[in-house]
Amino acid sequence: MPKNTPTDNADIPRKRRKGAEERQEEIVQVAIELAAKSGVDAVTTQDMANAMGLTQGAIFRHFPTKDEIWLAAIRWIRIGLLSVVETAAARSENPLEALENIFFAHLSFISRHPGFPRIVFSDQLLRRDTRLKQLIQEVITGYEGKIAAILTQAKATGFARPDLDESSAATLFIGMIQGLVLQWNLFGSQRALPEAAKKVFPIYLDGIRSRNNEEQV
Amino acid sequence: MPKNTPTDNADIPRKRRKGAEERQEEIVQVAIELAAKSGVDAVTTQDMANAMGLTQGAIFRHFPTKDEIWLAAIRWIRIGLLSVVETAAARSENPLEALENIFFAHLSFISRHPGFPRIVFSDQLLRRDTRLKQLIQEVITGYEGKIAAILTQAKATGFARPDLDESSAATLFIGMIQGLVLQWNLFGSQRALPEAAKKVFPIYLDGIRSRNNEEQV
DNA sequence: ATTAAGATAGTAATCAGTCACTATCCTATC
DNA sequence: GATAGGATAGTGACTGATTACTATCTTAAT
Repeated sequence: MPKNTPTDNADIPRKRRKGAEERQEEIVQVAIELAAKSGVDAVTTQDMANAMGLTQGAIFRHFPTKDEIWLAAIRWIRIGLLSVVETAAARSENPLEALENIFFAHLSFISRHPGFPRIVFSDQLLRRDTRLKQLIQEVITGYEGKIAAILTQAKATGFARPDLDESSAATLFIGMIQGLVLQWNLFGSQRALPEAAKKVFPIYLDGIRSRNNEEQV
Repeated sequence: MPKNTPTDNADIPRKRRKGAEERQEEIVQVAIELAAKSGVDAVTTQDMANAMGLTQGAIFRHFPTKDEIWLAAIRWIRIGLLSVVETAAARSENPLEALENIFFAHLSFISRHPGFPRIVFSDQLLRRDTRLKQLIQEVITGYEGKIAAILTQAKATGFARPDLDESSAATLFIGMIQGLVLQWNLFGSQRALPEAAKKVFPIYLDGIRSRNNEEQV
């Protein structure tokens, strides 16, 4: 591999200086992108610098620590995920439709940002900094709580089985996403994520749906 | 931290030498144990040596490469997993009961060897050596195939819905396990793995079960 | 006495983080 | 409007720690 100079990446303007805020945002984006390829721990600050035509030392003008970059990345992901979930829930007419919309919106978000599951579901970050672990816990429990709340609503309106354990059903919901992402990682992009998702979701739906009103979507 | 000498671990006999085969087995076991704590990449050969009262260099008398240790670990896990699945399937009277027995046997296997999901579901190993990726693919596709086969059987005998997509249902089955393991990792051991599993499985079961014979277990 | 397991002491590579300095941008002053 | 000068993004060379892996010597076990 040739030595990486700032001019290697033609798409990056030759020597444009950027404001601190803009650069921080850019570093976080690049970190998430790179994490998609080979996992969190494989991304070095040198990799990030190369990807944006900077020297490695410059990274540390914007972040005191590499872990701080991951913290910012998770915060960025959380905001994006929350917004995706909210808009998907908003355009739904009943709780089950909300679940379905959230599910596919979430997977679409993942396929646009493949680094997301690598970072949030990463074992590595969970064991490192306490703040990292705490933030990841927050993101997942928040998401799970949202799903569980919708399930409670579904129970109350008779769409879901009355004896359903919402928390367990939310765990299965997240597991369904993890399972699909695993398949996706294993077999490359040959199996499209949304295609596989379309066939898995009905099974989940039959697991939580009430048996009285089958004719409902 | 004091310098680690072979005599640090009191439970290890002071200077007993072991045969090569016995040591290889021990290294693999120690590697799996350590991977449970902090993920695959966090385990160094020095860690392994410390855990068994050896010097780091001694590891490389038994394995030419660290990746070779992970290969051996995955092979060991595969054998254990296959045996667990086989015996669980054997003592079952119908396909759905087989799925249930496999599910709980698998989770019990995981709680006995917490390193298993960390290694097999690890993103990191998937991107490293081609042989590692290939072996992991083999393990997962083999497992998924086994589940799918049982589901086909369940369809044929009328236990499962006739329109069920076995491959997708198998993906959801694996996802269910991943979801439970994630919860387990997030909240430590406060949430017992089997307890949570008992509440999630019925939901999955209702997703695949045929609606005609509800009275069947 | 032979042999193989282990000890000791390395090597080269890689990593996050530091630091003195430079290039570029912004703006107050003329 | 031109420009001097302060502020700061970025450079390049560095450090110390850690890593997988190796060469050579020691010693336990048969």
